[in-house]
Amino acid sequence: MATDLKDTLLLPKTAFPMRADLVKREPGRVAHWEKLGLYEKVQAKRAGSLKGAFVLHDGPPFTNGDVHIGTALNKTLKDIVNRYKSMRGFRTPYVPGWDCHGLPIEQKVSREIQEQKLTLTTAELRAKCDEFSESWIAKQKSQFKRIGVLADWQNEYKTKAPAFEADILRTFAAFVEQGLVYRSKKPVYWSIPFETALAEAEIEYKDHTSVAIWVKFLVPTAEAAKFGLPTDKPLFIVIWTTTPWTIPANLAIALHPEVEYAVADLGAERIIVASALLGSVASAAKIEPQPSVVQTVVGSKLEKLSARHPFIDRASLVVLADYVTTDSGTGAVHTAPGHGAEDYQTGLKNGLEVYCPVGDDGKYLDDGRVPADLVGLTTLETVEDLAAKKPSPANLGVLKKLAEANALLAKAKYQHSYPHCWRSKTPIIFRAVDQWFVSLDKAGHRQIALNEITKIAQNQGWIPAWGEARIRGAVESRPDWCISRQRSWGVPIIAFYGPDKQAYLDAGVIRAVADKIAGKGTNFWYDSTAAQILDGVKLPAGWPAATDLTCGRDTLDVWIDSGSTQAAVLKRGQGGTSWPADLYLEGSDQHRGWFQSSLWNSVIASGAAPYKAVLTHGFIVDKNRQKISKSSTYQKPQTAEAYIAQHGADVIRLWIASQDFRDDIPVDDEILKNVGEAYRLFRNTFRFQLSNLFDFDAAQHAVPVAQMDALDRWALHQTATLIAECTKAYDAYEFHRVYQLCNQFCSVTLSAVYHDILKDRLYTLGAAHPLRRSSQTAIHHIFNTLVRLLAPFITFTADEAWSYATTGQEYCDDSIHLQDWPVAPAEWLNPSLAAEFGHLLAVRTQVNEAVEPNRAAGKLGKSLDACIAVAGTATDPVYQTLLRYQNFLPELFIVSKVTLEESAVGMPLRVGVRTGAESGFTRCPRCWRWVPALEPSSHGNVCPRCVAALKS
RNA sequence: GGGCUCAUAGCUCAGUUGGUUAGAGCACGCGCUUGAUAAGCGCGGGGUCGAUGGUUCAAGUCCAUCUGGGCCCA
Repeated sequence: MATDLKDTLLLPKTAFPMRADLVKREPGRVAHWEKLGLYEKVQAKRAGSLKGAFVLHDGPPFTNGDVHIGTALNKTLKDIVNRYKSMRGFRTPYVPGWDCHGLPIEQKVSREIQEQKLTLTTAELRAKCDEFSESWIAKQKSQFKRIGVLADWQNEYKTKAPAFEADILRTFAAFVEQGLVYRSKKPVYWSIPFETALAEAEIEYKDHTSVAIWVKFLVPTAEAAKFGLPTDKPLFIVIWTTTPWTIPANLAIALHPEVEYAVADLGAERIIVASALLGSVASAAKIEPQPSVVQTVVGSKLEKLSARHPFIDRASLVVLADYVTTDSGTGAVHTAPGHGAEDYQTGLKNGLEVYCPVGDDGKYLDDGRVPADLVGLTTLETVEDLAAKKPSPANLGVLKKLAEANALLAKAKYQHSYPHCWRSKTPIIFRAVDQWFVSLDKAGHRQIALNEITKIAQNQGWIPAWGEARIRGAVESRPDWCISRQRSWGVPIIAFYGPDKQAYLDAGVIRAVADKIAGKGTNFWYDSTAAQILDGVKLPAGWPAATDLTCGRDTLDVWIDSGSTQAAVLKRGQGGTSWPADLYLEGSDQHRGWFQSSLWNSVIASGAAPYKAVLTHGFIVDKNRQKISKSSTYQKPQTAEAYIAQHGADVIRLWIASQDFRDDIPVDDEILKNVGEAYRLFRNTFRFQLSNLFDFDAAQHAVPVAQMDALDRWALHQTATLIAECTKAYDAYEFHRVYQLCNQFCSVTLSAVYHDILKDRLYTLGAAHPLRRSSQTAIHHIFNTLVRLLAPFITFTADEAWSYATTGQEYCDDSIHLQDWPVAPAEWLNPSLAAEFGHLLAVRTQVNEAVEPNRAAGKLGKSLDACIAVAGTATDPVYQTLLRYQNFLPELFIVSKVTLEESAVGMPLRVGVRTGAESGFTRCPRCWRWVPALEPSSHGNVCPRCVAALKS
């Protein structure tokens, strides 16, 4: 009998599975979308959009490994934006890119080659790098697709593609044309055995025993007098260094502006060192007793004092620098702008020459300035020297010169960590070599860039707003841009060298060569002679004959590559894009990186910023908000694949959406577990709705809003509000708000209230009962709203649910991602009804609270077993609302009966509970409500309402 | 060391121009249901709003300092 009755109910039915099985099922949908040409379909659908295009320009990931979870985060955010904008009606061309050139790839390939003991030409090495990069492009592409990224993979851009490389060179030509490119020296790490510049990553720090020396620099009497220093005895500033070989390149002595310096008396002479270090200097020089201090002076007072080099006839200028410390040494820092990064900066600031008297082979040059007895001595310490702890010939030579000049106050062995060449294992030297620079101020580009930053800010284009300060700081403080690298895997700088080693650079020539490279690729540069390269190119006046030229071997800084994407992709309208982009979206490290390089390139070449808005996200951290690399608990690989394999792409995407990504983004099992719960909530919500629409055809059964039941109209009002709030949040890129809003909507508005109340109607009324059809209409609308609101996040599940909703099948051609953003008809909004429901739901909470003790006491189980009496005062608006909705209250509270009683003025609303049995009622075996009496039906005795339902 | 930035329940997030006992979802605990069932419902516990000091009749909200994270520099 009971099962028989159950069969008369309209219980939910759907093929949409409760279990997501994302890991297993998602790849099928990726393949389905691919087969469908979903990206192209989406583009075609918006082709003639009145709203126009929304161009999100993709920052290219580096192609040297699996997609990291952080990269997946970035790409997913972009995908969410694109899918949202597309549903809003924008055409959203999305051309993905790959950053291919650069040291990490070259280094990895070089190491492999070295392990295999191969010797390759530059062109061969470059071919291997190309292959390496290409293999990762293929892998990353499938990994991006796996996480649901929809993109124009047919039109992807690669910075290593010949056409792209040609555009990089054309950008470079624009720099040259404007006269911004100049040649100057800059210190680099230098491997003497390989006669090559090294990158930070090619350096290994090892213990090294150096010779530390304390060197006296004479302060001429006239200078002493000028700076108010005592003149009655010879006076010296004492510096300290662990690289004696750099003394011939000394041009300055740096003091800290705020540190106090002492003029100390040694008897026959006086020295100047930081007061705090006088004791340690004296003990190093074995001076006893402690020298007396004649005078003290703060560093800033000695600026521009002109001391003398100990053995070369020239000045060594006192300059000021904040990095000077009194931790060790003398507080007076030997400064050789050609041999140190800080020295170089200080040199630039003070107009010093970037002087480097050391050649490619590590030997002192005969430049007419290096003393004859030092010329030819090498700064190299061979592996054998290192084993014997023997200083380099250059170091020994300098020590001798200093001793002869009586300038060596003291010397000592000094053990410290020192950079070594990873291949030759010998200490590197820091050495200035010729580089190409771009002047950022010569033609006022810095000011233009800053103005563009301001303009973007005025349009609220920096998101979050503090991005403006970051990029402004980077642009303001950026020195002239050093664009040359002594590398192989990059775009060659199209410069030629004459027999006299003079460099020749010309915009027209670069463009002509770029045209050739567009067809032949940059290996052309490495495979050919200058004469071949310049064949047919008209050389500018004053150039030597092509046959007398050789090709430069420097490559362009990879930031020129990436900064050129806006020109190579957007300016060319690749894949339907356009310049400037509506949005750049990258991690906040790119304010100084890609956002800046793109801005400079674009400002120099086109006079304006390449983007209208720049959105940034933070970095992934662990549960303790520490960067993951620091985390000891996270040893598992941080690849997107690993995460997807465990949770599925939709859960990972939902996690990304759930986080306020402007800040750091924590990830750990608990967080993902929570997101998994939310995912299930969304999925079950879809499933409940779908399953209760099994016999509903909107075209046939939909009820006009005006005729809908109050509860359903309330639900539509809530839905309209949800649309408005979610849309606002999406527009502000605050996806986590959408997540929270939808989460609460599903769990509270729907699950705990609306859906729970609806079950009785949907299951027990006749199929075509107006109330049931009213509710189904609402559910239909709500589903269609919710599935769209969530489609950008859980792309797979939304498409799946949509497919079941529209076709009853797992897959369909008219994907959710081809649908429009939901718009709530004006009639959905019903604030007065919402206010009334505010009252009703507050009482509902009170009812629940009152029912609970009865449940605990075992008097009843489900709320339907209860009959409720509510007592309120006639003047109470809440009570008045109850009166208006009296007939609806049992349904709303999910109880069997509600009686209203008027109580005395001033009394709070009270709720009384009795069980159905206590009320003398009988339980209907079909709908489980307690009613005064049952009536006979085809299926035995049931309540009158069920009798009617069974007849229908 | 410098620039920018973040800090509210176990987790993810709300908290309008400073104004009643700081909210939500999840998680947790205790029940109910078995007609969304590897589901659903109800009730409940839980926060000195990073710390300290200040402004104010009133501070999570304003100011200062500090602590601890993050990104970028040095």
